[in-house]
Amino acid sequence: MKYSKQRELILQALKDNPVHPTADYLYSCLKDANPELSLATVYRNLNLLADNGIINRVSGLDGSAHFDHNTHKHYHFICSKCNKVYDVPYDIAPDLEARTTAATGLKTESADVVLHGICPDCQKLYN
Amino acid sequence: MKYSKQRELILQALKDNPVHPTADYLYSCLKDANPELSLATVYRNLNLLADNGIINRVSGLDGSAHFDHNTHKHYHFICSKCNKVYDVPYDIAPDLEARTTAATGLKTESADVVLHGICPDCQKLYN
DNA sequence: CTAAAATCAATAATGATTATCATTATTGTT
DNA sequence: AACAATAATGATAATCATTATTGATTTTAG
Repeated sequence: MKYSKQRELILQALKDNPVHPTADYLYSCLKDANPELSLATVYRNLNLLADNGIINRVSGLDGSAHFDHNTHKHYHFICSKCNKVYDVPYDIAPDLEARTTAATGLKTESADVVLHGICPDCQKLYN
Repeated sequence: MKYSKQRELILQALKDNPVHPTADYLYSCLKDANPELSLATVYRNLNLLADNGIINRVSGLDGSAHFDHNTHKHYHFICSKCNKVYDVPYDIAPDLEARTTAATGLKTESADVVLHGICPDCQKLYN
């Protein structure tokens, strides 16, 4: 993996961004200040970084893939109104892999948990 | 919701099918015996049945929506090799909604859990 | 039986993502 | 510093799952 300033830019933007952005959203944030950047490059680099374990790809939320610079084990909450993503600590449901294997015999390697609801910001708006 | 023989057919096929099929897979199973059936009809009816709570739409597995005639609370395991889906009992991680709210304050309405691994059939094949 | 409403099949359109391709940038080496 | 080898880029076309549209047909209420 060679250096590229685009990759540097994308990684930094992800680290500065707490909302678990999609490729498209990240592109829309960056393109004004970086008109030479292309959407394909954003997709390419997010996938490359995720494949190398430097960031986390979070699928199964809402049809689009989201990206997360937090590579520790944790779960996600997505707001059904605004689609913002929040982190949820691992210990609300620890050891799901082992528990699944114990209950079903299915050899389990990883577990994704997605909680759905309405975030505090949207609660206020829709009152 | 009026009666239609296509809907009857699709619902019955889903009940007979333990693998949590996608719309596309269900269509490929039915089209030979029912050449008049169209893929759009399968999509339309699966969504309609799911919206009315008669069946369950399972998203977040692998990019395609899967459908499940089991409407009880439970979780899913998907095989990373063959993409077959298995049911996992609810009690491996009960009360995730309440636990999330307790841990984070996020008002949570539903919880999806997806386990990943290799199913027994594929374990045999890849030994 | 007739008309309004729901349904249908076929196909065009959409949205997210990936592949292609000619060009450019990075790297380790003469 | 020039040199190939390779990886990365921008622009755009292609793909895949799904949804919308359209005009014809079927079902049910009156």
